[in-house]
Amino acid sequence: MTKPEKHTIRAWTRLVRAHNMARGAIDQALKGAGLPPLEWYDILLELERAGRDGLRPFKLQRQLLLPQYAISRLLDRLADAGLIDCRSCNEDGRGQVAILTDEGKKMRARMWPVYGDAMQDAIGRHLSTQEAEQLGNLLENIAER
Amino acid sequence: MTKPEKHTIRAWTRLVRAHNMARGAIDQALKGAGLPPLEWYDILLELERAGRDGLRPFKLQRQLLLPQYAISRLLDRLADAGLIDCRSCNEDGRGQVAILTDEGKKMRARMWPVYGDAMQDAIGRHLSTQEAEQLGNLLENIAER
DNA sequence: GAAGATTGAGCACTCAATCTTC
DNA sequence: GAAGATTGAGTGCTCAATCTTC
Repeated sequence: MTKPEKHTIRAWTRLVRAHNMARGAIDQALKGAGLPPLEWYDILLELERAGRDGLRPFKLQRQLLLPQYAISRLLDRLADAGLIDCRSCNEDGRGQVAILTDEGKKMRARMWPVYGDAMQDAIGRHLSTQEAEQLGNLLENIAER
Repeated sequence: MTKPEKHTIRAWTRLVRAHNMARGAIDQALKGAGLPPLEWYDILLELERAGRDGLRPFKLQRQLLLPQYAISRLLDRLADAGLIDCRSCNEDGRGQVAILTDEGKKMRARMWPVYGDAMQDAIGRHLSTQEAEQLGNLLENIAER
C-alpha cells in the first residue's frame, strides 16, 4: 500500500466536509424555494448550452459523470415535468435526443438566482478572489480527466 | 441576489467534480474488495476513537453531518453485521450508546489499506505536499463550523 | 414543550438483465 | 459482439409522524 501522507488525508477530509456543507445548503435553498434539485439544474444547463439540436444521453452521461441508468431515469422525470423533449435520433436508430423546452429554459432561469445566492453564501463569502482562483487551480489537478 | 463571481463558480464546479471522481474511485475500490461502503468506515473510525465508552447517536450525527434517521438506519445495519453493539444509555433513558465490537475493529483495519490506497491514487498522487497543505487550508475556510 | 431516537410509506438509486441497432 | 438505452426488483434514502424520556 502507498500510504497517503498526513496532508493528503487532511485535504480529503476537508474536501468531503466542504462539499457536504455547501451541497447541503444549496439543496436546502432550492427545496425551500419550491424548486427542483440540483441535478436537474446541471442537466438543464448542459441542454441550454447545446441549443436547439439538443444532446444525446450518452453525451450527458460523460459530461455529468453519471451512470447510464441515472441519466435515463432523470430524463424520464424531466420529460414528465415538461422541461425537456425526448425524440428518437435520426442518424442513429438506437439513440435518443433530449432537447430543452421553453418551460425548461424558464425553470433554469428561475433556479439560478437561488443557486447562485446559496453558492455565494457557502463558498464565495469565505474566500477572496485570489483564494477562489487558487482553490480552483488546485482542484483542477484532481478533477482533470 | 449576491451574484457569485467567476472564480467562485469555477471553484465550486471543480470542487464538485473532484469530490465525485475521488469518491467514485474510493467507492469502487471498497466494493471491488468486497468491503462495506465508505459511510461505514467513518462511523467505525469515530467509534474506535471513542473507545470502550462508545458514542451516543446524536454525537455521531453532529460529527458526521448526517440526519438523525440516517444514523438510526446505519447503526441498525452495523449492529446486524455484528460490527457494533447497541445498548441503552444509563444516564439518559431516552438515549442509546453504540460501542465498537472486536469484529468492528477488525473490519475498520481491513478497510483502511484499500481506502488509503484509493485516496492516495485519487488525491495524493496529484498534489505535492505543499499543495495538499494549501488545499486543506483553503477548504477549511469553507468547512469550518 | 423540547430532545433523543425510531419507523411506515413513498420515492430514488443501483445492479443486472434485456432490447435494439450498429 | 459492442454501443446506446431502458427496466424490474431489491435496497437505501427521505419525510413526516410517532414514541419515550427529559
